[in-house]
Amino acid sequence: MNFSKRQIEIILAATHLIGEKGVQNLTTKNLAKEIGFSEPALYRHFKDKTEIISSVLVYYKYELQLGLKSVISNDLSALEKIEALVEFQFTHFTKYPAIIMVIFSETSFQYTSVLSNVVKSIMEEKSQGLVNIIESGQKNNSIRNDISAQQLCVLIMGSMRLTVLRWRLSNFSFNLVKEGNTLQQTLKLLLIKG
Amino acid sequence: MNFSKRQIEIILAATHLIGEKGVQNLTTKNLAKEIGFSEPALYRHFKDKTEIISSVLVYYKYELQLGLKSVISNDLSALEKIEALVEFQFTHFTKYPAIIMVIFSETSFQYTSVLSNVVKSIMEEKSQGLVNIIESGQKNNSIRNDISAQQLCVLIMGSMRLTVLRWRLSNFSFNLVKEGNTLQQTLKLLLIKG
DNA sequence: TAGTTAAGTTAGTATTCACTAACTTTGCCG
DNA sequence: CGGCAAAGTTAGTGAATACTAACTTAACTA
Repeated sequence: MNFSKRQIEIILAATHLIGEKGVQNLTTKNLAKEIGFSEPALYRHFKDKTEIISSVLVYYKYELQLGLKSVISNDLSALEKIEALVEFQFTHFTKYPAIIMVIFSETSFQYTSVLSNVVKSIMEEKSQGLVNIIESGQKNNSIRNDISAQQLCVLIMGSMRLTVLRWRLSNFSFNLVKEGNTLQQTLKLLLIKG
Repeated sequence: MNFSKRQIEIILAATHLIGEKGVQNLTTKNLAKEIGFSEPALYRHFKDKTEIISSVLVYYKYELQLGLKSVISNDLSALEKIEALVEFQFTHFTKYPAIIMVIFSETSFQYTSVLSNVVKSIMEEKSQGLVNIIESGQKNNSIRNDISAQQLCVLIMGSMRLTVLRWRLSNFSFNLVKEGNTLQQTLKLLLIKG
């Protein structure tokens, strides 16, 4: 939550390493080299490696929260909010591709409970926010009512995630923002009341 | 492709280990213990660990291919095929939950190119098959034409993946097949020509 | 100025990892 | 029966990993 300057430096370096070659690239040795000081110095700022990884997750949880809050202003309609949300995420990932590996590492943390709980809470918070937006759109009849907000949320988040994953696996070979715009058009057609 | 009896034993044991605690749980030590013989014996059947993992991937690639082929018979309509596909996947995962971690480990293999290529080809083949089904449905006007087959494919696969992931992260706490049926209803509503 | 503390250093440790060398057992085939 | 190859064993290796002990340095404060 309240990270020191040095802690944030370490978090950013860790993100960079994970983004480069996945979680298994985040070793204390690599991390120390990346920052430019010795391994033991890391332990002056974090208890252990698990605390480092969970800090990375928490850091981006708040980053994304802040970003989304500022993008989704209250004078927007539900559909516009969803549009803004998709747009923000995709430009954000394009700007900081290293974050993607952090976001997609949930399965890697499956059984170190401290970390998997952080991951779970990130996903839950995000989808709850989206569900709220959808529901408000359904109430004022701008979004279709024949499908539950929960299910529409699965469609939106699922297609976003898959698009980002494909971008990753293709080695960033296509324009994510452009692909995001196409997805936005698709989602709009799906969501509007026929 | 053509695995010996022992190789398949090893593949199944590896799957179990990955399913239990993720890819990082697949160590030669654990694998040997799981099968019941010594570590060096593994190397009588596989060149190295990478070959073991890639064999696991290839094995399930063909398993899924066979399963899907038998499920999607040719006298079905496009919508029925998609229905059968969703149904098959979700019951299959419920029966063999260990496979999920294998399927979701794509980011872990990102930078060991041999493995990431296998993963990529699995994803590509799958989505190409789905796109073909959708396109045939669009041709005979049973599936909406205002959204491209590619995009519809992203929606279907994305929402399926996300549903499975949530099931995983929730520690299998809900009924995946039931959730799959709900998703099927949703997809049907989305796909049919309004 | 003396004392304290935060933040860095070097050197090293125990553990785990994938993998190998060298030997033994087992089953088949002429 | 003899030979041989496939498939197992024990024992061990070097490399990497997360982390620690013990010491130094720099900055702040009483």
